[in-house]
Amino acid sequence: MVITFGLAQKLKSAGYKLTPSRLAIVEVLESHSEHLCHNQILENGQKIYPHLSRATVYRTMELLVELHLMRPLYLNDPTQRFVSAAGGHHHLICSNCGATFEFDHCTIDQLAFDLSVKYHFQINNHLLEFQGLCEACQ
Amino acid sequence: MVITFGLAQKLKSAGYKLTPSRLAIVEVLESHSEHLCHNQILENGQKIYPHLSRATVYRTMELLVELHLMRPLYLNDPTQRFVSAAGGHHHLICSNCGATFEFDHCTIDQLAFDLSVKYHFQINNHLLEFQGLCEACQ
DNA sequence: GCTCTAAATGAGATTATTTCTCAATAAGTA
DNA sequence: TACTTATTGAGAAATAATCTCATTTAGAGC
Repeated sequence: MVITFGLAQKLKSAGYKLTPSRLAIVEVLESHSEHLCHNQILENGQKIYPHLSRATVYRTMELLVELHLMRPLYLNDPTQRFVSAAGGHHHLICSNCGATFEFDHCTIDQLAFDLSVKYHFQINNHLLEFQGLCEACQ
Repeated sequence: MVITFGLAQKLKSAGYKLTPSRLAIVEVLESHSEHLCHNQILENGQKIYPHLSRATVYRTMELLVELHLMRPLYLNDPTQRFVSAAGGHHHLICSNCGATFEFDHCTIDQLAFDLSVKYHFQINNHLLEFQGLCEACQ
């Protein structure tokens, strides 16, 4: 049910305590494939651990971003959302209805390599978003 | 000096009035290649038109996004920024210092085409961000 | 150029979001 | 089990975003 990608272990091995708040947040992140915003993380986290506070959600997300475990992201509204920082992210975003599709086929590894050489930049992950119109909105 | 990409004309032909506020905002957007946030647009816009108000900046940016002339974007902090929606955007973002580099070499047109066929999605533009470490931070 | 009208504006109020503070709590170590 | 220090919750404070409404003005028509 929960597709863990090991955030808890990574927090722990980075020297952070595994508190109920953090475990609740991590469980929410790992059990939702959508791109969650702070509010959604708080609301879902409180289902697991009712005492969870907003401040802790902000603090924990800040921590996870700092550790490069999650990354912030905009979709079609001005709300900050989060996705796993592991691997690349690939979205098709409809400019009209805001629908977001993910695709896994991604062939930019060669480009990544070329850029890393050209700019002496160590590339760890990427975000590729195509914007346009989905079938329904065309 | 000003590399116009014709925002004013596009606003006009979409039926919107060309007010001093809007012209100031558009001039700021067209003369800065960086990714500006609301505050920066306001401050720079007030140098051109001192009466420019914050509300008008928010309203105008919302309008430009709605018309798909600009697009909102996150970089390394929680501030909403804007880039031209025309063409693709390509960034190398350093996870450590937040430095952002742009690159123009972009070879994902074939991928875009494949995806448009596979998902019946009409692709208008794209955003490609690589995250990692810049030379100085490695 | 002048008049008219609806769109647009500015200023500040309101609301929402994010960050901060600090006393209380509890995770993990010994 | 006790201790230490990181972490927390609750609300205050700060910041950001939105809304309201009286006033102004761009642009169309004359």
